[in-house]
Amino acid sequence: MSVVSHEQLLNLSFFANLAPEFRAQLKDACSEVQLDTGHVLHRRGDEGSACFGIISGQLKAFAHESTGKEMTLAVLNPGSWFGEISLVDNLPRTHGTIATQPTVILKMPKAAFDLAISQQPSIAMDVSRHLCQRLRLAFTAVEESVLLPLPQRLAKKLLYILAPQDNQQAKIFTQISQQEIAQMLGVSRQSVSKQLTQWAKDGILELSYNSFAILDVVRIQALAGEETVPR
Amino acid sequence: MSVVSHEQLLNLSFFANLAPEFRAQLKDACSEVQLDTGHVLHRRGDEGSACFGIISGQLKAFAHESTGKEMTLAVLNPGSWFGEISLVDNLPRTHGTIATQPTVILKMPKAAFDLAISQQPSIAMDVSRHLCQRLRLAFTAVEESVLLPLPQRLAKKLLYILAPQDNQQAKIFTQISQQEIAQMLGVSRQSVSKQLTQWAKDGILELSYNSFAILDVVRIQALAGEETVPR
DNA sequence: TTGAGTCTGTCAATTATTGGACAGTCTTAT
DNA sequence: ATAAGACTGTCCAATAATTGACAGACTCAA
Repeated sequence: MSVVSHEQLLNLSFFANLAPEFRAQLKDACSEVQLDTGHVLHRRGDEGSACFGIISGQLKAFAHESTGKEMTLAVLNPGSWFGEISLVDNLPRTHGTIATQPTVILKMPKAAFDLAISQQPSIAMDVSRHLCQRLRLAFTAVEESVLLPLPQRLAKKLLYILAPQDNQQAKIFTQISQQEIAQMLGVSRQSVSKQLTQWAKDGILELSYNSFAILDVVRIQALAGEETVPR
Repeated sequence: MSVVSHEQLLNLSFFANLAPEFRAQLKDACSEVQLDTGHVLHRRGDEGSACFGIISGQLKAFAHESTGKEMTLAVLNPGSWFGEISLVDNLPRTHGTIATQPTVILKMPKAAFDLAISQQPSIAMDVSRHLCQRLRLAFTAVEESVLLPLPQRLAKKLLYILAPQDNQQAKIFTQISQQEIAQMLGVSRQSVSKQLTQWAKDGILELSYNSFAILDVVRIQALAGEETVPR
């Protein structure tokens, strides 16, 4: 799912069940926006005047700390919608988002979002379901960060990073830096490097510049342990 | 807010805007349930067949780990509703809940919840707002646990624990064990004890058996630092 | 092709946190 | 009144994780 059309996007997540007569109108209210790598779409605390669907490219949601430490909350790929929380509760953005590649998004203004829901109130239930999915992920993150040791969290994250891959190749490579992985977990790069190279020595992983591959999925799954919050 | 009536409860959170003609019916579908201290209302993974509002007493939401480590996700007081996530997405319970005191709850069966929403679909939007509130709290928890050092998280938690107090007494006492605080943060009891006694020596807190009081709110606020996710 | 910038592996020193242990204090139920 | 159980402060040894540093490998653009 490397590029998604406007139509596909509007069929995903909260507007999957929108009636056709409202859909055209909604589509017209949306506009395409191009983002260069490194472009900050919005920051924590900004007013939320729209939500966004990703057509191509990638963004990540991040949080700063006063100390300068930064954390990556989520990596957002084509087909996902985000930014709807502020539209629902009219409060400021919870996170910043930044394009990690040249990216094209579909921007849905708050007015269009609100109109669609008032036209077909059943959509609000789909929004709720979407929010529940987020909540379960957030709960997982809270517990894992607190209850699980780093190696286990790291194993889970590697599996998570590779999960969105559509085709199971013999070897599943992914382009990502160890720095990036460390920021997702909120730990130091060195800690990640140490564990990954250990696993590489054990023959579980293969590491190279800016990428890794899992050689022994079963062993990584064992290291990751079971699910925490049910999904 | 130590005891809440059925009527008050149904006026809170997601059903605040429910039309009177549906309200009576909803109320009739609910039933009161008494829980002894230590009673487990449900566990993670259970099917979710109802949601609950607290009339009096207290429950806490918890998560286990295979290692035996346990974490307290939230403390639920009279007036709050919980357990609605499984009703919205039809997936298993995300957490267990247990009564920490003799407690009375109002049980709303899934059928009644679903009926109310189908009768007045605009309620779904109120559910969404409720879920957003949860999400913001969950985001805060994720970030704080990862980005902030223990003393700062502890300071925040102390303020949070005392926040629900209605009246600002000269001294605000709260009944809670250090073990309990430790489990909320996911750290060891000893670490909490060490920091608290240090603050007590500094004249910021007053500690006694099973309770604490903040003597110098301003200093604790300074130690806690700023907000993370906007609310 | 060269240089700037990024990514990786590694090390040592330091700090934070855990977990076990234990004595003393407090509470509650019998 | 007493015993059982819970809570607290403290100490110590062991472990985990951070920070700073640096050299070598890799990439990309000028």
